[in-house]
Amino acid sequence: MSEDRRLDVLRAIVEDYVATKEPVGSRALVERHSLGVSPATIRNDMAALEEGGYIAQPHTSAGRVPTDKGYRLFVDQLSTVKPLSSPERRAIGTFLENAQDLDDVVDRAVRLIAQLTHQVAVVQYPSLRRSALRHVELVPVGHRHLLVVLITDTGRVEQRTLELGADLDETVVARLRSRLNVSAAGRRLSELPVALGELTDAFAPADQVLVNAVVAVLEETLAQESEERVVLAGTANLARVGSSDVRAIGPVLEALEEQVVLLRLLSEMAEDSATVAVRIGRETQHDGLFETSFVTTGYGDEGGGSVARIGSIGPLRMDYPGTMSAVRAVARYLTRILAQ
Amino acid sequence: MSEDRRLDVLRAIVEDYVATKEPVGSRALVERHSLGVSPATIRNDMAALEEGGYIAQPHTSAGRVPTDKGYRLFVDQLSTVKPLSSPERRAIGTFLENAQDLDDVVDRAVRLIAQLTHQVAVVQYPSLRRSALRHVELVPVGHRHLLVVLITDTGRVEQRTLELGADLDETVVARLRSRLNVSAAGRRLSELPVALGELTDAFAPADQVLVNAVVAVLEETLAQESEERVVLAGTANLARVGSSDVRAIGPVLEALEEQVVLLRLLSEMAEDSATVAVRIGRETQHDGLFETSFVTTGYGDEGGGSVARIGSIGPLRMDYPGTMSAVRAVARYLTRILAQ
DNA sequence: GGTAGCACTCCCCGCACAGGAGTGCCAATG
DNA sequence: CATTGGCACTCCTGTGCGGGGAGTGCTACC
Repeated sequence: MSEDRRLDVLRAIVEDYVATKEPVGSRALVERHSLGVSPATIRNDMAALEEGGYIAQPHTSAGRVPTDKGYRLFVDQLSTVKPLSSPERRAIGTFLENAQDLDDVVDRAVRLIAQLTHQVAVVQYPSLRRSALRHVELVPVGHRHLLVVLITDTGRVEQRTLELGADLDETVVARLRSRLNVSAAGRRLSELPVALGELTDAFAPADQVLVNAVVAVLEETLAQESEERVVLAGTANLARVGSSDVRAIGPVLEALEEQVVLLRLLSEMAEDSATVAVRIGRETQHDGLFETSFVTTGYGDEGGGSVARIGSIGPLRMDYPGTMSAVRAVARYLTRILAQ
Repeated sequence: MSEDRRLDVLRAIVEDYVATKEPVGSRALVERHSLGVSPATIRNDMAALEEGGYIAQPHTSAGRVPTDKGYRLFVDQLSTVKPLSSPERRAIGTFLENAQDLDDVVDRAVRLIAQLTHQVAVVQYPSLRRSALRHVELVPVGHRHLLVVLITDTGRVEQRTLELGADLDETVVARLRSRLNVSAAGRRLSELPVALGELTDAFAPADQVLVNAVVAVLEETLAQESEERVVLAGTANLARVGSSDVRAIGPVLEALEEQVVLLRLLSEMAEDSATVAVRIGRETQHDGLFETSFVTTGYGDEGGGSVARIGSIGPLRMDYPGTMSAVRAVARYLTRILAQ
């Protein structure tokens, strides 16, 4: 019993099952693939694969279906890259290039992935901590409130309102603003704390309350990993005809609305060594997503780690090669666009 | 045959159907409501109501179900306001008051509505055109790009990148910034064009290109009705067990992702005279939403029209009184919060 | 106008049954 | 020893049938 053929059989099962959405039997397999052996032989291989936990049967007299473990093996070793068609590549390029600002880029990217993969798309906004600061603006609001606006080199704009114990002094605010911009502009947000620490001394003791408050808000904003934002599109694809269990989409929608869940997954997947990371079924470690796979990759790498991630979420029974190459392609264009 | 009782019967049918999700028959009706007459009498009334198009039977020997027209009559004349429980009121207040900035307020509001109504919630960001300008900021980006940031009194921050034909002159930018803020601050965005028109003359002809470009961007941003943003929450509620047709949620999700559809509906409903506007089934004029009703109301009225709208989308067979009062309650708190 | 009675319609549910797909096992084969 | 054909077996799926029940419309009556 050749080991190679067994893997061929697994690959064939995954491909057929993804294509037909039906458990695949030994006869159908030899008909659709030129394996050069008889159904009986395939059955022996299947028994071995089932023994190994790579496939399973929904019920006794049914065909086989890949398990999480089977998909995992397929993704890691058996799938071949599926390049996008050249019209697709062109579409990605032109669609993204016409974007106006960061919001627009993100919006277009997420729609693009949803359309390419026919699944739910996720795009994470560029991380604050890994961006460089371009400008800080302080806007007085009434007498005792200050609006702090920060703008990053990825074009992200973040705002916070600050409530003060005392009335605002316009000239102090102006001085603080200019000093902030001198010492902060161009720095990575992670390096900021050092630069800001020295700032306080330059002000009169009476004004240090204000300065410290502003600095605190800045640092707090940048530290907040939870402040990461994700955008979704294509949730309607969950309800497409042919989805395994239409009833099962409720928990999935719930999980997707819980941004916490997505952010955890995204950050976990950032640790993966592979450029395109995949979480299959229960690997997501979330009850609502146990029949779901998640394909993500980073974008915006400027010689080092990436700035954030994009991805696509679909049924266990998804077109992994296609999804992976679509996600990777969009990430590449995105990286290029953000570098301007 | 009393006309009054016929309306009582319709009300009873709507209430029972909403509660049980099953077609309601004449016997069940007299048992659950003290109508003081026999089932046979009710049957006559039902025949009349069916004749009038207010109710229908799914099939010959089934109970009756309200039609769009029936729900409409119920909403307009038969429903009685259902006040929220006082714990609910308190929850709304405390939940909204703890919000940080505008994004946070909107996010909390939309989650709140989703939770109160167990349906899909929609919150529209404060309209740019109906807000007042608080501050304009110009941030040079590289040599030939200018980032224009505007901040409204509702706390909304909007940004645009401007590409210039010539290199930037810092001093001109600074002058333009201060003049813009002098002439623009505190004005309604709709009044701006006048104020901005005079601005150009104050600059040297060589600089007017820049000035005009910035003014153009501002006006364009404010004019763009399409720039309205809406936020959703609770889409998972669409898939709750008990939804009439789980298959029908696909089209609904599609419609919700098409922000255009939502924005059209919201702006149409802003014309309604009633404080809480309702669109029932086909009244939405959208194929995906024909089994869906939409309840909205404005918020942020500062002596005049409202700044934007919030609402809840659910099945035809929804608890209209409950939804209407929940939406209205959140709108009131929202208005109060925004007024700070 | 309201009511009781009654025949009628049609859905829904459980059940049995046939058809079919797929398997596992075994004995035979190169 | 891997491979193969044959065969009995399992179990899902679709279908037809019949009974029970809910609800209606109609008619005669108060």
